[in-house]
Amino acid sequence: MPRSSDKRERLLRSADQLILQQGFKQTTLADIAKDSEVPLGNVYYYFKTKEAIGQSVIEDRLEHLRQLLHNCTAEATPKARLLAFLDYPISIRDSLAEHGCPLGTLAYELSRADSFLRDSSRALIEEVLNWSTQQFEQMDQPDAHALALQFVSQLQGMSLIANTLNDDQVITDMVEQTRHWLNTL
Amino acid sequence: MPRSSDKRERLLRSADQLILQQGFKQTTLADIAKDSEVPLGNVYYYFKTKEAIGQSVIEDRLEHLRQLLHNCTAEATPKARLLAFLDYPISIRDSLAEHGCPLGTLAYELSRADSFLRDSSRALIEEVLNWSTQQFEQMDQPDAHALALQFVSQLQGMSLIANTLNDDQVITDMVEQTRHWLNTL
DNA sequence: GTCTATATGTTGATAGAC
DNA sequence: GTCTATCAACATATAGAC
Repeated sequence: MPRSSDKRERLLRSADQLILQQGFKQTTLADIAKDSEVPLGNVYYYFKTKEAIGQSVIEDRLEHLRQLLHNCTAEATPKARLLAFLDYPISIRDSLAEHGCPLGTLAYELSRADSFLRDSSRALIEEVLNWSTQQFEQMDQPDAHALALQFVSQLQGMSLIANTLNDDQVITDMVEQTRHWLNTL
Repeated sequence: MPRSSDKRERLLRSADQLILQQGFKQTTLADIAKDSEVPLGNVYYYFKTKEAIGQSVIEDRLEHLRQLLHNCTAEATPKARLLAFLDYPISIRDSLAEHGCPLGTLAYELSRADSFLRDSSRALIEEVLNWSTQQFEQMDQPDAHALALQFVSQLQGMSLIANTLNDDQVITDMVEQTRHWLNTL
């Protein structure tokens, strides 16, 4: 009796991890099949194309991001919410230094890809930008959009540099500076 | 009589442009050969491998960067030098929005590549960081390294966001904010 | 639903004539 | 030095038995 197995989820988990480590283009279906212990030919029962896997990975990351932002929104003040968000890069600083930001690496790679994945990955960055803008607006900042741009730029820039230098101290230092910056507003 | 033709330089120029537009992995030797109007098989007379082309492109970008930093260093004060450097992202903001930063895209892509190109591209980011640190030191800033990290993060982050959103206004806005930040130091 | 075998296309790289 | 033809490896995707 055909039942929904866990293979689809295993494939997605492997794909998510491998794409973080190697990038989308560099990650082959054979890599994903091997890591998730699903035969190569069977992958196509769960995903029509490689792009479909990428699409699902992006959707998963978007869902995870929304959950994170939702949790941060539980804080009492908008400033506390932004500060709470900064706990996340600290908690995954090892991964950020080793593989880069799971949003930024995807967005940067796929921004020049000729695929609908470009628009999907763009939504990841927009989600953070929009949420941040809301927080700055609620702080009665006249130029909330510009501040949100600065906030997210700091985070994306530090991830790129930390990854390039393979140094998680960059994360620690930059988050501390961003915290200080927020507290001066 | 065999003379050194301009084919090598044509190849490098095409490679540089295509790698900026598409990334290193995505750019094929056939792409480069076609764009530079050099037959595919002839490419290997000038470059032993594809990696060798990448290496030369990185070296060219490093040389170009050093020249830019050298020009900025002509300014009278360290603050003026940092402000002068900010003129460059403004001058190429269209390209930054369309293709991303020629240093950051390369460093981010190759940081996870299993190749000596990883170290070469890392040097691009280190060059900017070291120069920036020097300027902040000469401004008698106690934590010049942290400020340089913040400075370069802003620039790399804005390029990633501008490219993702395909919006050069991000460059204009963020550079303006960074100028203001420098003037408050 | 599952899996082996394989088709089909692309890419980095080489052989060898000129 | 130059260029055509082609190899060998790899990648996405499909066919078809079970």
